Amino acid sequence: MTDAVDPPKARRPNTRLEEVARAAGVSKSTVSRVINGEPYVSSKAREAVHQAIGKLGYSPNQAARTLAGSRANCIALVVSEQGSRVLADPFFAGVLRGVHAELAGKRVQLVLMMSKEGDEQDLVNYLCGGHVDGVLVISLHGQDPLPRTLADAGLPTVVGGRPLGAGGVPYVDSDNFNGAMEAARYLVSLGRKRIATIAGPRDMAVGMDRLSGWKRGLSQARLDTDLVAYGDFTPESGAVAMADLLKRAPDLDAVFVGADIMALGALQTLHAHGKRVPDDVAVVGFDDLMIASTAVPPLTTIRQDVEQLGRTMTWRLMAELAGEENLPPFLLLPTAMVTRSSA
Amino acid sequence: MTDAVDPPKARRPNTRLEEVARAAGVSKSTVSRVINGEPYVSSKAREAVHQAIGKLGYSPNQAARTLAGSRANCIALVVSEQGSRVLADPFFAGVLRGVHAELAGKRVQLVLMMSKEGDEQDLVNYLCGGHVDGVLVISLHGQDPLPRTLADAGLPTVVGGRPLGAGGVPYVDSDNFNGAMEAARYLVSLGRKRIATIAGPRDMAVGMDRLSGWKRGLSQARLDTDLVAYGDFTPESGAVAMADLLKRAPDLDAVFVGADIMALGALQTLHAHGKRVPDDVAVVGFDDLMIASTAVPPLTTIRQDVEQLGRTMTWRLMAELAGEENLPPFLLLPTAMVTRSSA
DNA sequence: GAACGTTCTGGGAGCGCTCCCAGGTTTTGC
DNA sequence: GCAAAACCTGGGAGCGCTCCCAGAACGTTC
Repeated sequence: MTDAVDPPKARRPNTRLEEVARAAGVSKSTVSRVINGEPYVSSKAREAVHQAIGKLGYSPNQAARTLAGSRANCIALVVSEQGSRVLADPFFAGVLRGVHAELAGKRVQLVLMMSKEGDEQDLVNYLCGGHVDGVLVISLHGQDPLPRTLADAGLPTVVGGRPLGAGGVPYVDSDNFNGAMEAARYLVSLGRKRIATIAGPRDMAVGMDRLSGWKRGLSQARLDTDLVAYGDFTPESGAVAMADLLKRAPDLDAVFVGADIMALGALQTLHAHGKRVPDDVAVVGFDDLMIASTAVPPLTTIRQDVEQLGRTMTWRLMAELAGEENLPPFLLLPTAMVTRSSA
Repeated sequence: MTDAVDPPKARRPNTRLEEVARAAGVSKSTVSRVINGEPYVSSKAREAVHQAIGKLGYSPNQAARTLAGSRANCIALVVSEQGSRVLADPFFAGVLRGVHAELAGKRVQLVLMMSKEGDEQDLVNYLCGGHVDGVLVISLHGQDPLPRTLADAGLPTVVGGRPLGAGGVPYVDSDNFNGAMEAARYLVSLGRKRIATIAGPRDMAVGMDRLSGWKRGLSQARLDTDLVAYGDFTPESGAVAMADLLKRAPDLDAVFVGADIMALGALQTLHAHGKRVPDDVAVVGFDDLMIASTAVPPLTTIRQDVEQLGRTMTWRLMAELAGEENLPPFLLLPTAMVTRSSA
């Protein structure tokens, strides 16, 4: 093998800031000021620089900016691997879209990282290594110490979804409690008397908050709150939980399912047991994923705006990076009831 | 407001390569060699450096590496905004998972970019600016010139899903044609005679390839291929298309829907028209999203492994970056039929 | 033992930017 | 009118690394 090819590299005839400066007839410093939108640049110089940039198709070298400056112009979105699987795709994709929407126009890149089993230390090293300015963390399970660790290391961090174990780290979440309470109240208002719930896993705040809301809604109406089953945000677990509830209380006439995905499974079980929805059993879900409207029957559910969640997390983080003070320690996003046919 | 707080910055007491060198009693060069796995380092020195790195919790500054070296250790995943909406979330999330899985262990970061209306030029500037070593592009509509532009600029690029307008740019795709043909043949084997299809948009290869496969499958059985309706990968469009087909051919006894998401809508329309599935009309989808198994009835469909798609794209790109030669210009991933209740 | 490899090592020039400093040119204040 | 402030500009050090170059230490060969 003669391997006579020379490596097809030949990158790098990239316009540099200096060339822009020359073309605009100003100094590097001035170009830098224009790029960074600093004051104290004459409009004439600014104009000349913009022209030169346009003509040369200049794009600043991020690596150099990061190295020289103090900012990386880059934030990380960290997803716990396990979580991304469990919380399922639509949630993640929605958040991502929101993050991106909020970042649009700002010259900030998004790097995606998934935390895996063994490499937490690597992850922390990397994140705290000045490669990113701030971190967005989603999909926390249990008492994940990651946000605390990052925050303690002085890295601005915002968590998506109330973290169970990271007191003090700012977070943004949907108002799961009130959303679930509204669902419960709605079922009560329909005249349902024997109302069950399928809750999410006990080690996730989202599951527990929705469970609490449901309980509050029922107890205010002086109804029993004993019909609780647990799932893990999969259709299968919803089906199993529903079967369990049906066995424990064949007379139940409504169920609030703490996630549309699980509601799908519950619907199948109800169907298999010959229960009509909503006539025999009313079903209310949570999330309002696309599948909610296409379920049979279309699912009445509590809508949470995951895209807004992503936006808000990003806004909160960027505000902190911009040095704003007295930012709220947490933010709760409103939910909305969407009435379809299942209840 | 006295604003007496001094900005809580105080980052940067980060271990630098030089400190590692001092701790290990070697030079910067040697440390660099160890980090980059170069030969010509005595095992003694290598050992000492590893120890020092471990003790100091050193993590190399990527910005500096990128600036000094020629590689950015970073690849971009570009999604056309529109596409991400249309092709819906599960596809994207699956690909992303695959990309990440393939990247695991390699010291390569993933940055995510969405191309928007006006900012294509910005995007191209940025990508060609040496900030990334290579690009993964997904969700192309029509004759998107982006891959061509990037490839012409000498940036290694791999497209996910056969691009319609970017001849010569390497791509990875599911074998949509054969998958669709298998679906058609299956319906034929069930004894169905009047088989329709709901295809994806005409400006996306994925839609056209599946349509072609369906046509081939039917014509081999000498059946008519006139019952074609088009949707846009939304449940609503599936519902509309199904209604249209039903009007044109009330006697149709099977339909191949070019995407599970549209199949959901088709199922609703069939139900509304009093058609039993699969007794009156057999339905086969494509994709095997989670919703396929939870549909009512559970959907028979052609499974494509989007995670594998992401992995393969990444593998192909990394291979190119590693200088491998004679890489295949495109790769087709097998699909698999999943038989459930709808056909 | 001189001449040549082969393996290992350190020094130091930049990569392209930001940001500090020093200095020049206006405007303002009294 | 003249000092002080406000505005604008350019020069240049240095961010933390890679990579080239020169050279040391060790063979191996004639």
